[in-house]
Amino acid sequence: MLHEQAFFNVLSDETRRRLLALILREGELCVCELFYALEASQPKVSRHLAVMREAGLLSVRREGTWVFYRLDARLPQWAADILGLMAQGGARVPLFQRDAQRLAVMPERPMTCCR
Amino acid sequence: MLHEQAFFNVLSDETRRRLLALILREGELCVCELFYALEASQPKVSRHLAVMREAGLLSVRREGTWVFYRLDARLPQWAADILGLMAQGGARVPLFQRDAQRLAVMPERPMTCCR
DNA sequence: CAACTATATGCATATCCATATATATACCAT
DNA sequence: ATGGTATATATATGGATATGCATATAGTTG
Repeated sequence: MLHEQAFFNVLSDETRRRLLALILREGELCVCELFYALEASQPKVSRHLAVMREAGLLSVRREGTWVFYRLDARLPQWAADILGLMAQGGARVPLFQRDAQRLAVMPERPMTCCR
Repeated sequence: MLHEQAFFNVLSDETRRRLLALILREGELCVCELFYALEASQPKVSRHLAVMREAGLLSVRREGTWVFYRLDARLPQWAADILGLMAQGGARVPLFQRDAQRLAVMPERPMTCCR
């Protein structure tokens, strides 16, 4: 379940906003794709994902050694709407696009054949 | 002008969300009304208002000794939309209503005659 | 000028939080 | 079992920030 204080805490960090924007755009991504796209360290990304999972924003699916994150389907409408506005509005869109572009050129992405 | 990092920083604090919800509801409020409604100290509220003013969310109008705060008219649409969703969605609405109720019973509010 | 009110700010402190590094866990293959 | 890959976590640390208390500023009135 979503905790409102935790929800807005999540949005206050730029790394988490970048991760959310990517996941929103792609639907589902694994940790390796996320920290590759952001050019960040694996522990850093993993920790931020844990924060968002515990806050109720993300849900997890394990497939072999890979762990895939997506938006939690139980997210209230108002929260999902805020995430959409966050990802599409304002001056930070270029940064998000840069992340998406880097993800697009990532070699050996998992599951790319089946999606 | 609005700084995006500062914008989401603003939303991560519950006191600031309460202040924003009240201002959104009433249009314009002075500092004394705000810290009365929230039952918070005057320096605390003044500090938070300064943060929001410097972030580009609020604009200020002075009238005698009173200082009135309102939403900055230059706020981008996506930011205003997020504020609206924040103020109306979810489990924190009762808290906001409590603040509004307390404001409604405040004695000797400034300018109540002309609004 | 002085006194009063409303608001802002300086300072000290405590707490939270993001990050780096290192290490642990989980899963798969051989 | 061993080795390899993907992910999570433990610990330490520096930095940001919310808050209380005291004080300063700005405006009004006498």
